[in-house]
Amino acid sequence: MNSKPKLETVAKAAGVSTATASQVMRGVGRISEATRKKVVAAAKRLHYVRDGRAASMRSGENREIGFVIHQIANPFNAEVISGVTDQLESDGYLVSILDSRDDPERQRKNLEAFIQSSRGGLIWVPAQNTSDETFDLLAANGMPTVTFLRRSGKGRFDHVGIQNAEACGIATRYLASLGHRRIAYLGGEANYGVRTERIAGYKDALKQLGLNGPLVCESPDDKISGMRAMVELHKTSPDVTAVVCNGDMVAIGACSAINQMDMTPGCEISVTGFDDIQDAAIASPPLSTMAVSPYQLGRKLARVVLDRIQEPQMPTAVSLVPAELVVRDTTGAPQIHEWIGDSDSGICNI
Amino acid sequence: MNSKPKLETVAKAAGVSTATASQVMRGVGRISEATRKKVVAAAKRLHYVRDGRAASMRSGENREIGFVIHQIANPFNAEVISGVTDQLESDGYLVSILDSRDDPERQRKNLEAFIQSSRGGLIWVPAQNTSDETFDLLAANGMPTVTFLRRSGKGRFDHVGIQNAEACGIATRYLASLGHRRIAYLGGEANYGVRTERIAGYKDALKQLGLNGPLVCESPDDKISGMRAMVELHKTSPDVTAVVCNGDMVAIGACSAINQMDMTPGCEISVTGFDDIQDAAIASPPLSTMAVSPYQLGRKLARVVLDRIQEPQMPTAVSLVPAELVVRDTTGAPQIHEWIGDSDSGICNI
DNA sequence: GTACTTTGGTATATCGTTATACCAAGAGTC
DNA sequence: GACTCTTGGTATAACGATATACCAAAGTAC
Repeated sequence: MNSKPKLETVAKAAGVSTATASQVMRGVGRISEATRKKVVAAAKRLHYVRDGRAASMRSGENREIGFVIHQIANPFNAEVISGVTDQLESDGYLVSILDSRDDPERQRKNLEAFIQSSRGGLIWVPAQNTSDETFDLLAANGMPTVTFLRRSGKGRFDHVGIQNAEACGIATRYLASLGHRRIAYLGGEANYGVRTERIAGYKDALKQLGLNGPLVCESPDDKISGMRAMVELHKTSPDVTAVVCNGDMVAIGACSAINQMDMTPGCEISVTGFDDIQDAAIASPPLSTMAVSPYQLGRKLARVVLDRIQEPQMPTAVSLVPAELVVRDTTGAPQIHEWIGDSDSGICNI
Repeated sequence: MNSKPKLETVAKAAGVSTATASQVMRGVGRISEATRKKVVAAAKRLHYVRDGRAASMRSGENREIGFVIHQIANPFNAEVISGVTDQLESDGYLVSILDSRDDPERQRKNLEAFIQSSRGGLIWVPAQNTSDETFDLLAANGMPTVTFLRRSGKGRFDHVGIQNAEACGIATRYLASLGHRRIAYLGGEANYGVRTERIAGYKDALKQLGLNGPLVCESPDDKISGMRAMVELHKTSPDVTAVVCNGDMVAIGACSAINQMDMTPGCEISVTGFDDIQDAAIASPPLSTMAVSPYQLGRKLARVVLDRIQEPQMPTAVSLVPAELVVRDTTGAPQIHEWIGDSDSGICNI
């Protein structure tokens, strides 16, 4: 009653051989309608589910794809997961997720688990400070792998990512075009690959525009940290009128801080985010941000990993998708204090 | 170079039999230090990872636990996952997650996948409208299962949940004690088990208190829907001065709506949430809510599933953890319009 | 009637581990 | 010297499904 029924059980119940039962379950081979029905009925009655371990070991096929992500509790990532899942499900695959929490040690165990179970393929956001050895591990075990967001692994794997530098260049130039002259970069922690790329775009834009040297503040990518960092930034550099943020969460936090300091985002200080998570549009005020469609990104990821599974020998490819500026209410021309007279009035001049 | 090395490869490289290599890898049996080192070195050199499918098929052990959840992109659930993961990792297990998105069809595939791979155990938030047959499937395959949040399955499985009715009773009585006489329930969709329990607690409290009959509004459990629902509620029932919400997201949405209608949560209208997600404390104003510790809930879940794995024959158990009232700024005595004179002033009388 | 094809099905080796049983050689005991 | 014990290791049969090869019976061609 509570030990897994096996194919043999089903076959016996239906009065056929395991070979026949197997063929019926897989819908292959030449089987008469009569026996087919007998087997199907027996299987249903016994709640038979085939042992995928044995099946995949023998057939060499595994339709479960692994996704190792650095933070599952992140609306952007959640959307990506949705996209991946939808696309892969429509191709008959399944996506199981492990959360490395950006810890190389835990990540290592996660990846080993996927190798152990011989997952059909792997989508992976490498944790910060992932060792070369970890990449070697995947390569040596021939795992069809796509890295996501963070590029690494010496080109041995396919990669899907975002045009980070370009996007932050766009944001910076847009703020400058509104008249801002002192633009800071806020959020992210040192040595994070993605952030490094974004900051590079920001710096390049500043240089191109001939604006004052870069001003970069670190901060974990969450709301509370964003608030703290914004307060600190305003205290130490009150001349900053625009802030390019590393992510929407930080940006929303920064906006809260601006509100709490009795100013209005988009007036005294302009803020841009990155990602365009759902909360961005309904934040108060709604956040101007660099939008990437995480759902579409997810579908793209799925297609790349499927291609890799089907053609293991293809040369690896990198695709970087662009981000698009979405202007909402947190960006505007800088408020000229001298003209208004009362910088504490909270009145907006746009 | 890219086909998985197997135990045989390692054994040959080390000049021993597969049996010996296996014993070394598992750290069992009597092996001389010299051979042990040879084998370990060979394994490392070849990046050997054992095939868990074969191993678990033979040994009957699987240290990967499955978690089927109804919504992965939910801060509360994410915290639960953290708790589960931490606890299980410390016991040498791993948690892989599938997101059913509350779709019985997808859920069915998810569960079958876990049965197929013979996961060591299963934590499961049953989707709405899960068929009996799905429960039968798990039972028939002898999967060590713990249901979470939503109770079902005719007592065949262990269960961990929340004292929903009690919690909403507490919230309702608290609001009444502040002087509120017209208290509504907001959020959740019809036929959701959890919501039904919560509403029962709310209704019982109203009856006990002799207050006006229940007023219940449906709404999906997200911020935007919460905003809409609150606006609607205020339009149709302007006498409502307090709202017990089905979840924090809805509550935060409701507070936004109250703000937008030029009122202040905790003054004209009081609001309580449910869950105490991270955003609750930093919302503006900070949300009064019924707090459960999702992280602790996760650890509890993990312990229950471990116990079930170790003692498959134990009678099943149900544990319901209490929720605790956390008073922040969205609850207060009802504003008496007549006394203040100007109900549009936005001035709070507490 | 012989040769060939089609139909419907079965026997069995195999996937990569691990559990069990077994064994050879040296060490200790009396 | 005959005996047990210990040490360090190996051979081999499982685990449950599937791919391959094979086969008997019936049909079909000429």
